[in-house]
Order: sequence, then structure tokens, then C-alpha cells
Amino acid sequence: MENHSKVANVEVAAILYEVARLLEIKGVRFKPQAYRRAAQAIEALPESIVDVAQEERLNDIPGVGKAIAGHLREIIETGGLEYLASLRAELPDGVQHLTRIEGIGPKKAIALSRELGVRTIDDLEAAALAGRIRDLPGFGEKTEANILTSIRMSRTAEARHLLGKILPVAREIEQRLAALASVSRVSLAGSIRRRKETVGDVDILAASSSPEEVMEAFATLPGVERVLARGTTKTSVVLSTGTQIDLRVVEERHFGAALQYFTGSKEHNIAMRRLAIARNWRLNEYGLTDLETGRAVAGEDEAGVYRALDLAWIEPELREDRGEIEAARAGTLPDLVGYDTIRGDLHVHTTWSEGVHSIEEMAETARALGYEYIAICDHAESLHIARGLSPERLADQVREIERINAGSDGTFTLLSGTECNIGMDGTIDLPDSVLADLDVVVASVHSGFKQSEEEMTERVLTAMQNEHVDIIGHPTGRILLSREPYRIDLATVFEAAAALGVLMEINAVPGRLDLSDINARSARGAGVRFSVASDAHRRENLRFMEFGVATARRGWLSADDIANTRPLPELQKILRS
DNA sequence: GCCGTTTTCGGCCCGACTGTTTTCAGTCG
Ligand SMILES: Nc1nc2c(ncn2[C@H]2C[C@H](O)[C@@H](COP(=O)(O)OP(=O)(O)OP(=O)(O)O)O2)c(=O)[nH]1
Ligand SMILES: [Mg+2]
Ligand SMILES: [Mg+2]
Ligand SMILES: [Zn+2]
Repeated sequence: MENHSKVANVEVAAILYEVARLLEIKGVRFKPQAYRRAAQAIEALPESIVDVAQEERLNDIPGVGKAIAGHLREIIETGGLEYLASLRAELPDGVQHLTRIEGIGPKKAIALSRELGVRTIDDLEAAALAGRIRDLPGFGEKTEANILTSIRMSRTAEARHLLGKILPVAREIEQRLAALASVSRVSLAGSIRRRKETVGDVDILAASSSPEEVMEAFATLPGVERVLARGTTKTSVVLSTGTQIDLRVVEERHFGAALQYFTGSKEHNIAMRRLAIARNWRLNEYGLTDLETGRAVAGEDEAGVYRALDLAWIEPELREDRGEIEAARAGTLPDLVGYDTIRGDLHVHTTWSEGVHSIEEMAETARALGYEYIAICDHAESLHIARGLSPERLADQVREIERINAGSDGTFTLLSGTECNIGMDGTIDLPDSVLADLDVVVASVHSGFKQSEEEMTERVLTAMQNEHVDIIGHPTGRILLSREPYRIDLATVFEAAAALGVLMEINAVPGRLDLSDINARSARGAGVRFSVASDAHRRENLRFMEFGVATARRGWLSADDIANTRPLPELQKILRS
């Protein structure tokens, strides 16, 4: 044990998710949901599952009982799970991967495996092309053709998309639908409304008294390549870009309940519906109904659904069944940071290093956004690929910033700064004397991601020991949909950051969002404060801030937790020397 | 397998769309 690095929460969760999938394919009832619930709770846990196990608190995790706690201890001690191995051995090889194809669930997957010996997607395609699928019971010619189409789609379309990339597309479709005469209300829903970092599709809700008209207009929107399903209340299409869009249409009087349903998450919905059941009510997308009297309790407006269940309003960003319902009942939900409370941006690049716009251009856009300050944090010298600044050039830049500030009306301030590099040994690529003269020092890891967890943790701790370092930039180095975070003991880092007064960055670049929602929540629990920053390399990208704030909100943060919601004098007190 | 503002046993969210079926299972949201 001593020599192994701790198994990560996500790795433990992945094992439980696989158990859930295999149990589902076996046809076992209820257990899959039990395993899935436990996996979700562990994935969102603000501390290491290993520590929780050590302190014998496994049963405090919602969804973890005697049996799963035993499995967890086995995973932590051995890295594997015998139960999972036996499930795998029991079922045909590869069967669980078949369900990645749209239209193939656990039942069809096991049938294809057992009857035709299909092991892979390629096998499946061959079987369909050979016409061997249509004769299986429960299958037919259409199913066979649909399988072929779904396989092709799975090869070309991405499984998930960055929120920052899809949100503009979603807003445009929302506008088009809102412009229809037959539509009285529209809202984005699903994971987009919850502002999840990646989204599987675009979910949109519309209110109308003539749904057929709406569906017809929707199915023939420009860019629609395929209609997956079309009914009077629900239609799904795929754009030529591969993006799936689901539209739900309801009557105006059901809009609130429908929005509650369609916003999700699924787990949040299930938890809400359980609350309704406990009162002998039923909650669905049409409303909250008293089963005894048959009368509608709520449904016209979304907030009414929460009120009727004695819950405080829950912002969409929190609806993941991560304790928000319990907190809403107890009245202990945080006052989430607002999208309009940001006063400045503490990580901005310019033409001095790899940026596209000048200091003045960045400042002009920042002012237009209503900011009171931004910190110019170009790279330092060791980052050659980013045209990093030498100490001399940086000194020139500081003088330039002073010059611009001197000509300003005092309502806006440029802060000098750097995004310096944390070397392999934790040293910073600028001398202390230079750092001391800067207003804001962001320090980030830009290379050497393959270090051991111990080395990386020590490396960042060493950097934080430098009294000039104000902020750790993109603290885990992850790139969404492409690069895993580097291994680092975040609990130790957060503890040190809180003690030293170093801010953790929530980098708002759509492909980063680093710290993540879950990590930010964990850091807040350790007493850490944050900088939510755009890391803009061009003026338009100052608008990335929205995604950083969304991540902060999903991490349960308040304005007080975030340094750049403070006016400049207060910010200056928060920053170190 | 988990869990309890009615329960320690008996439930487990609820509905739309499709294709295969002749009354509904499977899949998905
Ligand atoms: N009650 C209930 N609601 C569901 C279920 N599945 C989906 N929903 C609701 C909540 C979801 O947020 C919403 C949209 O479904 P999606 O499959 O698109 O999920 P979502 O957008 O949350 O995540 P995504 O990023 O698309 O994977 O529909 C379910 O099984 N039960
Ligand atoms: Mg969705
Ligand atoms: Mg959807
Ligand atoms: Zn940067």
C-alpha cells in the first residue's frame, strides 16, 4: 500500500459504473441504479475516497451501504474488484461496448452478442451489411438499417462538445424558435442550462398551442441533416455538424414543470420525484399533482415546483443531486456568485507575448465589459514557444502600463503581472526582485506533466512558498476531451494555499475550466479563495469569463470566495507581496 | 443494493417515440 499512490475517485467510480452497465446487461433490476448512484457520489466527493475509507466514513456517502463499502475497500487495497472480474467473465466479450450505438441498449446488445457472436462495432456493421440482424426476434429491417446509420454517425460525430463551443450555436437556435409565431416561450434546458463543462446535446424547451407547426419548422431548420424522432411533444434532430438537438414542446401552462424536468439532471429529477412520492404526489413534466384529489399543486412556473416541495430555489448549475436538495430544504444553499459581479480579470495576455491584441485594446474591451481592472500576465522568458518576456522586456512593459494608467481617468486600472512558469523543481522563471515589482503573479505548470504525484505536489508547494506568487494558474493542467489532469495531491495543495493566502485560479478557457466545478467546491471547503480568469489571448476572449463564473457557481462558490469580485483596494489587500 | 418527516421490508421516476408486435418491449429523454 505505502508505495502505491492513492487510487483516484474517478477511477473508483469508473469501476462501479462498469459494474452497473454489466448488471444492466445481465437483466438485474435496481442494482444498476444503486451502483450508478454510488459511483456518482464518489465522483463528486470533495475529498479522496481513500481518506474517507481510512476514517471509516464510507457509509456516510449517499448510496454506499454495506456491500458497496466492502467493494470500495477492496478497490482501495488491491486496485481491482473481483466482483467486476466475475461479471465480465459471465458475459460475452465486448457486449457492453455495443450500447455506445444509439438505439442499442442492454437487451439488444446481449441478443446480438449471444445470437450472432457480435463482439465489436465492426462485427456489428458486418452483421448488418450481411442482413443477419433483421431475422432476430425483436429486430427487423428498419432496426438493421438504423443500426448502420447509427454506426456511421458514431464514427463521425463527437460524443460530447465543449460548453463554450456549443452555447453560441444553442442560443442561435433558441432565437430562431423564439421568432416563430406559434411559439410563446423558449428556454435552453438540459446540461447547457446547467452550464456543464461538456454537453452531449442541445436541449430546448418551447411553449406553444400548435406543436405540429413548431415541430415542422424545427425539423426543417437550416443545417438539419437527420431527424432521429419526431412526435407532437418531442423531436430530435442531428445537424450536419454532428450536434444533436432535442426539442420538447408543451402548452404554456406546463412550461414551469417542463423546464424543471428538461433541465435535469436526471439524478436531480429522480431525487425531486422521490420527494413528491413521499407526499403522495406525482411530479412529471406536466406538473406536480396530488394523487388523492387529482388536483394540480404546481407546474406553471418552475419556482413553484420547488416551493411546493418546501425547497428554496435551486439554481440550474447546482442541479446534479450533489446535496443541493438537502441544502435547499435546510435553507443552507450558498448565495452563488452572479455573472455580473465580476470587477476584473487577473489573467490576460497581449502582443507582448503570444497574445493578439495590445495592452490598450485589451483594456478597452475590459472597460466595455464594465471591469475596474485587469492584470496583464504575459508569459516569462522560459516559455520560448509563447514568446515569453525577459526581465528587461517585462520592466519595459511595467513602465508602459504605468504610462497608460497615468493617462487614465481613474475608473479603470491596469495591473502589471506575469504568468510565470513553475519549473520541474518548483522554481519560478523570474528573479524575486522582478516578481516583487509586479502587482499580480500567476504561476502555472506548462510542461513536465508526467511527474509522479509526489513530485508534482512538491513542485507546486515549492512555488507557493515563494511569497510573490499570488495565484496558481490552471492548477491541474487538464484539457477537456483531450488531456487528463496531471497527478497531484490537490487536498495538500488546497490546504497550503489556504494557509499561505495563495489564490487558486478557475481558468475560464472553454477547453480548460480548471479548477473544475468539483475541485473548486473541494477547495472552498479547505478555505481557499479564487481568481476566476479568462486567460484571454485576444480581446473577444475576455468573454470566456462567463464560463469561469459558471464553473464557480457549479462549485457552490459565492462572490466572497472570489477575489476578482472585490473592488481594487480590497483586491490589493487579498494579493500577497 | 440502498434506504426510511408514514417504512428495517417493500419499494425503487415517469413519460415519449419507434418498431415490432397484435398489445408492447426497448430505448431514450
Ligand atoms: N425524470 C427523468 N428525466 C430525464 C431522464 N433522462 C433525461 N432526463 C431529463 C433531464 C435531462 O437533463 C434532460 C435532457 O436529457 P439529456 O439526455 O440531454 O441529458 P443532459 O442534457 O442532462 O446531459 P447531456 O450533456 O446531454 O449528456 O432530460 C430520466 O431518465 N428521467
Ligand atoms: Mg442534453
Ligand atoms: Mg437531450
Ligand atoms: Zn495564460
